[in-house]
Amino acid sequence: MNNQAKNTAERILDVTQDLIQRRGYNAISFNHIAEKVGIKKPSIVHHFPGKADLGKAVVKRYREVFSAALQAIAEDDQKTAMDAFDFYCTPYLDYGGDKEKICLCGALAGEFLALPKVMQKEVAAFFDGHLRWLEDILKRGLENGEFHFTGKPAAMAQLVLDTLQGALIVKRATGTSGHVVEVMKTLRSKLEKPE
Amino acid sequence: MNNQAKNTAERILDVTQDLIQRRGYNAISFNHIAEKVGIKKPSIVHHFPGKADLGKAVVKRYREVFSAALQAIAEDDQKTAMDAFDFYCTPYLDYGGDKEKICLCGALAGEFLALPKVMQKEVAAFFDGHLRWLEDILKRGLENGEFHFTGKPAAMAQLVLDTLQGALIVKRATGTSGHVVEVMKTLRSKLEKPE
DNA sequence: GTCTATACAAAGATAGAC
DNA sequence: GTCTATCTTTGTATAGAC
Repeated sequence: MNNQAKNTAERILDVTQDLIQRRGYNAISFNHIAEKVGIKKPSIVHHFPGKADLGKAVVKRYREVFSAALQAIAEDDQKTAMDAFDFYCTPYLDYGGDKEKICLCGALAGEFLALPKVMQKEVAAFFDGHLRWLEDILKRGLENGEFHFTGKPAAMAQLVLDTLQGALIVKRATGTSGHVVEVMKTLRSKLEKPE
Repeated sequence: MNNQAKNTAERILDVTQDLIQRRGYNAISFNHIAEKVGIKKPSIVHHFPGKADLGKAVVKRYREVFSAALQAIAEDDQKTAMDAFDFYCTPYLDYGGDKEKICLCGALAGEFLALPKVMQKEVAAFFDGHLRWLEDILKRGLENGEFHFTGKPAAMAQLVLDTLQGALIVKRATGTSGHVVEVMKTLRSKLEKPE
């Protein structure tokens, strides 16, 4: 399904998500969004009554798409814990290869207190869900002998999430291509080998 | 030296830095700053001709204060590599204990492309400098037997910086007290023990 | 569902009095 | 060095025609 085949509401969500990942929430406006979608300002308001509603809808969709994919791979018996871990890394690798983009929720977390409450809730739920999922995968890999790290799976889950989120914001600021791939290899080695 | 003893320019810098660490750059205005300093909007303009000038001055000061402290401990022969590492962690620990604050440059990196060019340069220089300093300390600790990690010091420096920056943005969004302390212990254990 | 027109507030910035 | 007053632009949001 290409972009033109989508309905207006979806195209607004796509453009808004892209703009937030590049510039943040408080730096963009209905005008920026409307121009990229190819409509006028009030048409956005017709689909989303306010900027906070639009922002919330963007994060909610992002969170749910992630959530469904993570749940699917966690429930797939064919997949190893390392398969799941590598799958988790793919979006970070994608954004890592883009000079301008970072994780949607990483961008929003940087201006967290300047976000509408409804958006704060979504962003918090995103991170909470990822931490729980990572903990589960790491615990499984530790128990079945795939992983060999010391310390609790919960602590390792924090390390993984924090590192990947941090890697994206640092790579964009420093303009270092390969920064995310590099740190991901380091991270992976801490999971595989015993200390 | 208390706040009232400082001159106006310094008080403006203090308030602006604090506001950026809480809310980001694009979400704050001369009015917010003026109100907290206890002056009026045009008085700020007298000291800093534009918002970009003020923003640049804030990051420059932050970067230079950090830089001087890091250089001092790196040149102190009495300090071990682990002393230096722990010293590096202290500001992150301080912000970690605050529900609202993150690193100034971490906040700005989240809205990097929506910053004035002069500010982007300062933020990039901050991260570049920290990566070089960390690599130097880690290399030294590895050579003198204090540290026992595998992989290049440069890769480990990335891991440290990314993790600490990510930990701050994640802890604020999730409201998890202890998140930063916890991940820092994990990080420390990866330096100390051989894999 | 999309548009033009408009209301209203807040932003950065300037001029000039004190 | 600080202020009042003002300018200009841009922001979110609304009303109502098509």
